[in-house]
Amino acid sequence: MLDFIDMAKALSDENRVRALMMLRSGELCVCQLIEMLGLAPSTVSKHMSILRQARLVQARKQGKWMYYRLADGDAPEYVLEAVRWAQNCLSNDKQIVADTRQVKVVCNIDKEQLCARYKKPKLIDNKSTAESVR
Amino acid sequence: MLDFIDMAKALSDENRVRALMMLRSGELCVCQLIEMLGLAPSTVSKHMSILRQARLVQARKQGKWMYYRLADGDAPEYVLEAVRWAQNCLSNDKQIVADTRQVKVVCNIDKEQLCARYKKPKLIDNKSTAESVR
DNA sequence: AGAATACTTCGATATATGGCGAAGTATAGG
DNA sequence: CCTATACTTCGCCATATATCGAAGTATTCT
Repeated sequence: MLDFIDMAKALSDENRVRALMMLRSGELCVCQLIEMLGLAPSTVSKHMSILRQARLVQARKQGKWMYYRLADGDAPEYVLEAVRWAQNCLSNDKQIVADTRQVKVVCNIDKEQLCARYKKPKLIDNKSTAESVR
Repeated sequence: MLDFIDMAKALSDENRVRALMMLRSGELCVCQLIEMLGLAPSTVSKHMSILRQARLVQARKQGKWMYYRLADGDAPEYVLEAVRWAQNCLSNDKQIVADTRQVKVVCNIDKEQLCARYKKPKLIDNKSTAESVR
């Protein structure tokens, strides 16, 4: 019962559902999800840990980067059924369709650059900002 | 998207899930759900309205009684898929199995008597109430 | 080793949700 | 009609959740 409730809770937040559906295109690292969702890193991290706890996604750490992907074959059947349900339900959703397009764009941006976006005020390069602070 | 979120939220509370699964046996009126869940009438009513809003259940009023039943054929496919997911996931759950047994007992109790249980302090020992039930 | 990077965890806060009892609504029966 | 009944809606409270920024952790780079 708790497993089921955890899955349902994980699926009852729009940002988590968006993240889950983005992973249909393949695995994404946190900085890419941050860019897509426009949320704080800590918030995205929390969302992903909730999806992971519910077993809807799996994670893999490679160097500095943490990659998340959809639950695959070795996940319990009811987990896969949940993912299919979400997918059937949402594949034509306006937001999800837009995200699916945008995620391709984001995947073509260098990850270092993506990460830089949320480190400094917003965009972009250069040292002068960092020095003027101190 | 909102439809999906509403369904997922509706499914993310244990008492609502129990109510939903109880309806597999057939339609139930609110007083029967109150008896089964052990919650206040207003709480049960709220839960059922949330399930109804999510289209997971349908309602029918007959005289004083309000009957709830599972969404059936004329419901959207994704609603039916949600119900099937819950069912597949939970049909062997301890609580759900126990509820399924108990709901048969409660269905054999006269509805007027059931309603009387939550009107008066708790139960006035009327002979045929449910000495065997609990 | 030390600094930078890419997250994650912690702490705080605002909003949402589940619960109850009281008051409101609709229907049946006298 | 008037009362009793079977809910439902409202108002309140306690807890849970989404969010952020700050602090912590693990890994790479110099």
